Amino acid sequence: MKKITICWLRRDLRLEDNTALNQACQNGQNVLPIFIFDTNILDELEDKHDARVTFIHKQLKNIHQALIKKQSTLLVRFGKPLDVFKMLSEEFDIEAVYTNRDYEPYATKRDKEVRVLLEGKNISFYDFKDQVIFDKDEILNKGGKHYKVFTAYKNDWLQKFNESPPQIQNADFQKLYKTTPIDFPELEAIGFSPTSISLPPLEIDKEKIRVYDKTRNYPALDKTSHLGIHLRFGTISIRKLALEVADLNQTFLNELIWREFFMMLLCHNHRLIQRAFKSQYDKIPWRNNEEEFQKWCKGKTGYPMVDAGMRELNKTGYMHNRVRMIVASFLTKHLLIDWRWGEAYFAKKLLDYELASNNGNWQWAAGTGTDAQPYFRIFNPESQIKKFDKELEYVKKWVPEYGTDRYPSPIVDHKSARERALKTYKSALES
DNA sequence: TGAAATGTTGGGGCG
DNA sequence: ACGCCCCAACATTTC
Repeated sequence: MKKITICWLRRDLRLEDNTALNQACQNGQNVLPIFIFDTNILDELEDKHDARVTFIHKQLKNIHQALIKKQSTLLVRFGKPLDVFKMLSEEFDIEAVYTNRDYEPYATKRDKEVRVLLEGKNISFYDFKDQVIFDKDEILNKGGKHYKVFTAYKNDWLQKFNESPPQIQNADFQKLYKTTPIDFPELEAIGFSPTSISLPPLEIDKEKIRVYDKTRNYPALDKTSHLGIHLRFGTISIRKLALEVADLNQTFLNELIWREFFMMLLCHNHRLIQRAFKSQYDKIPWRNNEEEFQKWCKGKTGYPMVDAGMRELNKTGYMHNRVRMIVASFLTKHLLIDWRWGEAYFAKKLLDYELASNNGNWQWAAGTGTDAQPYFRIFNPESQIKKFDKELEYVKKWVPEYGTDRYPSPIVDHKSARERALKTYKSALES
């Protein structure tokens, strides 16, 4: 039996500039890329048409075909990773497993178990930084602690980025395991069906990024990058993206830094998934009215900007960033519903769902996060229209019945809801 | 990357 | 010419 080196793909679904693959090809022989449809994750998905699964499947197919052209293959398995690796270790003579680090709590635990299993069988397990430019301990303040304020973190990040820009590198594909193609499973074989939702193409539109700071706040223009899902599943290299945009638009680069800031915070403190960054905010007595929550989910609050956003999300798996802030402010402040409810709904619906960013941004909206700005930040859904959708273009696109008698009246009055939120936060924080 | 309330200033209309 | 009021525009404070 030939000795092989496995490169385990997870959230790095590309062959270009992939650190684990580069390392595997550099240090190993007969490199076989594999992907495991992890039933621990898939079983949690309610929707068997989940677009994210289609996205992954589609990308894997591309990778498989590219590998076939190199006389190799992608090996796709289905099951619990531990079981899969047990089986693989019997099927193959495995020298080592290379993979890129995934920082989420489930992934960390899974990888630890896989490592123990493999090392027990004398198989080395190597993991690499790939998903971020800087790992959690690479950007630290003068006291050697991790930053808790974005601006300070960003300045440090930028300085280090400019001092030693990341390198783009491709693997030596000659080292791939040469084989006839191994059958590639269809979506149905893993219990899913293709989505009808359209998936954003992978392209870096330089002109769009160059004017990002001027256009990004107008949802009708739809001038955000839609690259979130590609970052989520690693179909784009963060190094390549950051290098390309660095000179084009600082505001856009900042968004990438926010991503790493939230990942870094969560890495240092897994508690943030369930708890407010500022613990006194866990005292807020959320109203958590189930009926109002349902109206928010469905886009039937009677506030056109909120409803437009939620309907866009429900229909497309995407919501414009400006509108995400508005609906989040509305849920937490106007309705006084726990930010974790909103976070969970976004997690279910967003194609570009990313635990750290979702959590960080929801905490930002709820006022419980790292941001110094306190809870007073309450968006006025009406004036947000005046500022960012004056012609009602975005609103009308998603809420065509707006202005007719079929459109519901507001479920809460803005002025009194605002005052209620202020009062509730104030007394919770004083207690 | 908030909005409302309150304060300040200055120009114009008008007696 | 002057004081007064009104109000818009802007600045600051407060929630």
